[in-house]
Amino acid sequence: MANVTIASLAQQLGMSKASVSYALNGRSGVSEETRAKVLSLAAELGWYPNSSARALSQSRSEAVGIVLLRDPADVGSEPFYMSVLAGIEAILGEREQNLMLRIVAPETGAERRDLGVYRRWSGEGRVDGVLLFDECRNDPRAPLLTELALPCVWVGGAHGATARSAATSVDQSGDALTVVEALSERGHRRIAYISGLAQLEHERARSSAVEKHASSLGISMVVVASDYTAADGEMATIALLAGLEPAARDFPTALVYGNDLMAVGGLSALKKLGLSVPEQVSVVSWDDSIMCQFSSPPVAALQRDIAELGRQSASLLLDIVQGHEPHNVRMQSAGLRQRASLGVVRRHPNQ
Amino acid sequence: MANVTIASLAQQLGMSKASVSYALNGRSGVSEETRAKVLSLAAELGWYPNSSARALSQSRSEAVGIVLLRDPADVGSEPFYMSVLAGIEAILGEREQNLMLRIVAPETGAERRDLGVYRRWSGEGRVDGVLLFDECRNDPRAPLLTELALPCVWVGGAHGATARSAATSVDQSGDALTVVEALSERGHRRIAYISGLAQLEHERARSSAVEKHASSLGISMVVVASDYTAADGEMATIALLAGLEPAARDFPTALVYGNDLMAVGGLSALKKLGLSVPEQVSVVSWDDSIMCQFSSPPVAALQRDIAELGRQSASLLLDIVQGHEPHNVRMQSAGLRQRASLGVVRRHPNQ
DNA sequence: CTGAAAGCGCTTACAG
DNA sequence: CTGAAAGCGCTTACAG
Repeated sequence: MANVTIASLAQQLGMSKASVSYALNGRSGVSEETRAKVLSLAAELGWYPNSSARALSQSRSEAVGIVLLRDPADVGSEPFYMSVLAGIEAILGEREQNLMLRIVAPETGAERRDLGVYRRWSGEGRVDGVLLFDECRNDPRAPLLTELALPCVWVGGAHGATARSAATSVDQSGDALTVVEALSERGHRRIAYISGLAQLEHERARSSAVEKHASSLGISMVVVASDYTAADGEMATIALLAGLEPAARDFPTALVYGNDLMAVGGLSALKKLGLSVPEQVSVVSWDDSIMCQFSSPPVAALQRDIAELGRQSASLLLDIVQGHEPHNVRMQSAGLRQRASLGVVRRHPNQ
Repeated sequence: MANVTIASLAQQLGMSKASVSYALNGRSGVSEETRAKVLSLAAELGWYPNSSARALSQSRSEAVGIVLLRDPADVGSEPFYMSVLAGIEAILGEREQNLMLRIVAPETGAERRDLGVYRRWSGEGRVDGVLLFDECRNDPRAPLLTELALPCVWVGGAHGATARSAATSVDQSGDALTVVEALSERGHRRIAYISGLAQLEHERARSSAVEKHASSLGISMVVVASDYTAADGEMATIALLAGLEPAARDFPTALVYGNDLMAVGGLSALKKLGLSVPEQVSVVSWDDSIMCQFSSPPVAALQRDIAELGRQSASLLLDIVQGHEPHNVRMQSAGLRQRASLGVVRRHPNQ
């Protein structure tokens, strides 16, 4: 009736708890014969190590944490998070680690509400490390996690490795080049980048990378800040193009969106503005997803391997937790998935 | 340097550990003066209860678990899961409980791989209860969780309450009626329901509810099984309509899809078949999401409150964990969000 | 190769 | 109202 524990196994086998523990953990100190007996009884009785007891004596929780600072109403519509979680989970599952997830709404104005969660998790010893998303300029999490000495990995971040932290950095420049070259080859000479939240490090990196490659290819560009939602992507697009004549020199013939949601919002805006895609405007998304595939027209997108980003990040974090020297990991740059939204510019007579 | 514990607080205050513990946990047995002193020092030193120690002595992990049995490659594209997780998290956060998440790919053929996770979590004492998704016919989790005596809630399930389990049941019949009436009012007399995975309990309930209401309103219907993916929703639609003449009597003038992904897949199929929406075929989705809003045309959908389903489920589970009598909770039926995909049937001369 | 013992940080009867 | 003690289930030096 009572739960099966190491003590109960030891008693039934007439041995000490220590020997049973050694046998169960595959450590030296017991004969192979003894070990086999222990393992067989444990399997028979369905023994599992009590995770709290083990965590208490080892100061290891065997769990890593993720705090998503995102409006719960929005988070459902962003394929990115679930995809990266799936990748993370694949590694954690393999290595018998667990994922602790928290979703908190961003406080309007006040201090970020996620910070308290890291503090608490660390204080409670509930996680061995955390995966960090959406690194921003002067991110308050960086000093906090250093103070807490909690291992962490900046997923897709630009942060340098420290004693207990590292980053999986995405090749923003390579990705930007892929996009800009594709546009250049198709005759685009003026483009717009509709970015996600401007305070995010990776958006700054992308904007400047797009700018750099565009200018070196003789393409002029404009950057507009949006917020990764479809609704705002739509509004930003309308604001950008309102009042511009498609035939004008400064009319952007291609719109590059920071994610799939803004891209579909953009398509909707273009429809309302009576602009045809790709005949008058081409559209490219930085993230691919089902939305890009099934929108009309389907949207060309960078084929970033989001699940792989999750896998690499989780793997890196577990290494740091286990005491390995932190080192940043660079993700490969992505190819472009061509779809109907990306077209060739027809030269205007006046050019 | 060392971590701040109850023992260290007691020492600094010159009191026993027991008194400190009572003070910290708001229990009787200490004077208010003592309590205030303890609390103030604890706050100053940043004390947090070690979760493992607390869990070990209380046999409570303060965490609930979710196992998603889903292909990791697909899970990112399903807004449903992230939305329900956000709702669940809102309650867990309020009540200082934690969420343990695992995503496992369905084994092809062999035993379901999620079962071992429940076994392990239970044996390790890692979670106090679990939330179950996608209840299917003769679900093997039901006997397993009873055997483990692990509290659980069937999210959107039809399962009856037992000693340690309950369900948040969705009013499938009410939802079906909403859809069917909307179609009936618009003159539809033959419809098709493209369902999700046929082995799921809630899909069986929906199909039969749609059938019941349709027949009582003099509408004939056909059910086609798909699998919740956009790709298969597209294929199923093509298979359903291939060879049918739009003017024929048995041509369904409305297609109802079991979720948003299949609905956008369906739109894509209709475009390929050269059928216009809503002039020739109306489309309705059982789940609403950004995809329905931004597809073209936008897709009418049931406005089910998925986050609320998550909130109710989490709340119910926590009640059961705390020893309350399990009782099923019925979710309200949803209204229909009218959008351009839902149109009126023009009577054919031959009818 | 094995056993007796201390310790991880908490909670909780039980005496005073 | 407070303190000394046992216990939750594990791990890990330390003796034998």
